[in-house]
Amino acid sequence: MRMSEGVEWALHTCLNLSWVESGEAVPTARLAEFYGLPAAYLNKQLQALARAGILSSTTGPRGGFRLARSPEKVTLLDVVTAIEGAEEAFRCDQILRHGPGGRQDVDYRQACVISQGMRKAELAWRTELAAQSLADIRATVERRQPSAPGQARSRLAAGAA
Amino acid sequence: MRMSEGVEWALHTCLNLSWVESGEAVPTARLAEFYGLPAAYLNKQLQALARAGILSSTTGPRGGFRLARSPEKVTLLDVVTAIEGAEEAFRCDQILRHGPGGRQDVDYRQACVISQGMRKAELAWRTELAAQSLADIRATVERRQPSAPGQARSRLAAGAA
DNA sequence: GGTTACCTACTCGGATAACGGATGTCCGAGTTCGCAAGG
DNA sequence: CCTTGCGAACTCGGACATCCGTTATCCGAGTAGGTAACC
Repeated sequence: MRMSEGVEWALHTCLNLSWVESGEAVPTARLAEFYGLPAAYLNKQLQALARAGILSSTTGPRGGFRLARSPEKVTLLDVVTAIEGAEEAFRCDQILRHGPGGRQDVDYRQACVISQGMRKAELAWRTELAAQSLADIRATVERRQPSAPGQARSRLAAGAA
Repeated sequence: MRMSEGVEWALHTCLNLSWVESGEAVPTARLAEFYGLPAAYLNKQLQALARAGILSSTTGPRGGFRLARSPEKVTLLDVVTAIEGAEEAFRCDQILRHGPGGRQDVDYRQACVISQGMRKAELAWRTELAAQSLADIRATVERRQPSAPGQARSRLAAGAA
């Protein structure tokens, strides 16, 4: 039950993009260089974020990625779901159907007590993720590390080294 | 972030074992037949449960697996951890170390705000899993499906078909 | 009849393949901007 | 000087390899119990 490393990349990249002047797009290459990440693979992750409506992309010169909506409207759950997919971590294959007294017309994902317990825990996880927005994260970082926004802007700006 | 299917098998198997006369061991083959699972692979999962101290195993004739402790003392988290491992789902590779101002002597798994947020959600998940014991599950099942214990006993008993 | 030694069948345990998804890389389609030529 | 057409460079997007972990399988080590021989 290991999460893709792309989740970490995506979260940090979204945070950095939230510090860039709105309306300015940042190409993958510059976002990747920020943390020394492989650009081509990061691009793949950002595509997923774009498909999910979290980022918007522009091709051609002066193109790249930017936040598609305000940081208040982007939660940790949104990003995790965009990268990892929407399906649940616990897979209920409904093995009860193959046990004694198992019925084909019952949805054991709903009826099975074990499945219910696992879903309950997973719901708690999702709820906690949905409660934290990118704006919340950004505010906390700015309080602890006031230099972060400036560093991000200067390193991601159009003319950066 | 997909969980191994072995978790479902392990949970249902532990539940079934909780219905067997204590002191009686059930071999993998009979446990597997209960749901039509591949015996050899189920055996692998049960080995993990035995290593975790949830089950105890006995070799030789009349051998097999049994619960190593009372169902009240076995939580969903115990089983999940035994199968999936103890490491967290969100991998913080500390990419901040490679960013501007990144320091090698800082543990960003603790310091990074994003990592904190993800850990907080994961803690909620673990807390919810730890709150549910095998005894809780069993009690709910027995209330909804009074025939379940008897079915399990008769199908797992030593002389079962 | 009781005891003891052996032998057989049974079970777990770990070592060993096969498959699928995550990881990593590459090139093509489309667009924007700059430039140069013409009016 | 202004307009307009062209070209070149840049960027995303998806198609194509590679690697690692899950899935699946098998055979060997060890044990308990039954059996038969012996006392």
